[in-house]
Amino acid sequence: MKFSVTTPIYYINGDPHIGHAYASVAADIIARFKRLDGFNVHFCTGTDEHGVKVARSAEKAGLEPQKFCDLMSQKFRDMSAAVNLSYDDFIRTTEARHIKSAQAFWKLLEKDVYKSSYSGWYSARDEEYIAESDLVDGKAPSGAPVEWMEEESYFFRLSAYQDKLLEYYEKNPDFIAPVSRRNEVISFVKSGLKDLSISRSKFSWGVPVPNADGHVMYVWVDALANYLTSFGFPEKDVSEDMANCVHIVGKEILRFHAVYWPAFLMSAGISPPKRIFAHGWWTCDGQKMSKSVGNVVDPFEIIKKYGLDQMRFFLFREVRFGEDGDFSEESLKNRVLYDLANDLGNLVQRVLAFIQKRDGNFTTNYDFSDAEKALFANSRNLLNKTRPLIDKQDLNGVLNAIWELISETNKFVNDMKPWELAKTDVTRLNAVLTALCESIRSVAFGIAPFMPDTARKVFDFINAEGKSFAEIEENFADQKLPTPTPLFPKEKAVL
RNA sequence: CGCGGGAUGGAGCAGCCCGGUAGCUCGUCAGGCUCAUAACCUGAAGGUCGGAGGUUCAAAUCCUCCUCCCGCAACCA
Repeated sequence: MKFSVTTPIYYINGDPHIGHAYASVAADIIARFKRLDGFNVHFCTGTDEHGVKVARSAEKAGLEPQKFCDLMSQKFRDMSAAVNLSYDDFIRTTEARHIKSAQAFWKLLEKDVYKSSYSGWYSARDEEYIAESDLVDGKAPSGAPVEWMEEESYFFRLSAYQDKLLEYYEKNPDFIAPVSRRNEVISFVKSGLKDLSISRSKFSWGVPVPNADGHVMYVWVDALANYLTSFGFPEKDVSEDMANCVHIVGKEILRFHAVYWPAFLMSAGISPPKRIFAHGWWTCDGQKMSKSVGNVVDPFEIIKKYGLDQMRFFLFREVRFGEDGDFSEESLKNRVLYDLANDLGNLVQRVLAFIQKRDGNFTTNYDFSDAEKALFANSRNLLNKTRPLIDKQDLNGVLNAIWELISETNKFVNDMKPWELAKTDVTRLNAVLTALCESIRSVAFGIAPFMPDTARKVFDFINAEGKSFAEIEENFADQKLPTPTPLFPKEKAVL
């Protein structure tokens, strides 16, 4: 079964921050889960490199645009590596394969494209049009003067897709998530769609419009087409890939993905994506992240200070995916200390160190009493609970389900008192330890998409492959287990 | 009258659609256990569910009005 997931392609106007890492890790978690679940996964990410803002930034930096892009794109590639993304493709919109793809895509839209002129209030200093509603005392928000300008432009007949889009949303209630965002989009489309200007002639840093000298594509036509490029368009028929594709996007770019994109695709005769999920934003210590305030969270620093898996975990444990959240080192520390070190780390340690202390030989006994049966059933059932949650992108819900099992397992240890059974009833003890290892294995598979490195350690502790969810159905064999070491040593966690 | 979401113990949230002992995580306090990373388990304190009115035997939950907060309101990559 095919499945694909995408991050947005990041606009390289600034350095990567925690918001980029967030979207990337979300997509990575979903990709890893699906791979473990036996799907043939395509996971792509990349950078968006055209547009006047990039051209201007390059100029400011005193670099040729392409040189500037190479430099900035590399930073995002570095971030992808730093957060351990298992991407299959990293796409840059300045690559030849993409320019070819974007131009081929443009040609498929041509029946809905016409030439006209675009007019509006233009701020020469900002080099951009300012919407009437954004004018402040007749000036741009930056304070720059504006003048009424008119330029020749190609338009996409978006207005013709209003009803088709509404009908599509209606027939595919899961197309846009979360529901509150879906309602916003529907409300927006219902308010009426105007045709969209999709070419620019005031600057040249973009994909040239085929057969139209002096015009480059509006960056969103160019940027959205990246998904097609990654699937091998135009050489390959990409409809099946698109139909099984989930786009993870930030709420600020939802409209482009939920309105323009499906309209373009309908026009081009390509299937719209399976789903578009809009994630929320992080504030920092209750404040909006901004360069001027100086509270932009740098993922590289967080990883260095607290660890990669710790950060990946925190982002999805702390807040329900889709809502806004607040990032603070305080809450990160608490999550690492309580959820990871105390609950998860200590559980693994107390069970496996116990086995180790008794010579390390793990003798299974699947002849369970009711207590072990209950834990065993819940362990093997974890995947059945998390699978539908992943398909809803409820990553926080997945972690909640895993931590319910961890909590139940810790309680089970307290109740069964294996240290007493060791003296009184070794047969029973083996059944208890077998149930415990079953639970630990399920937990390891549960956290694997979120914390791949940590999961690997746990798999090694219990001699598990950890390659496929199918392994969960196999009974353990009697074996010698290696010596475990604490997963999240406290000295590190507390700092 | 532009559309929509929210206001629940110290903090962050669930419950509201389909009215009937207000639940979860963290924090606080007390107890248990000793396998484990001073970890784990149990219990308690703490809320008249933004305000006012209404419907009802009964409202956090339904209706009306008010106050406050937050999204969206198109070319923003």
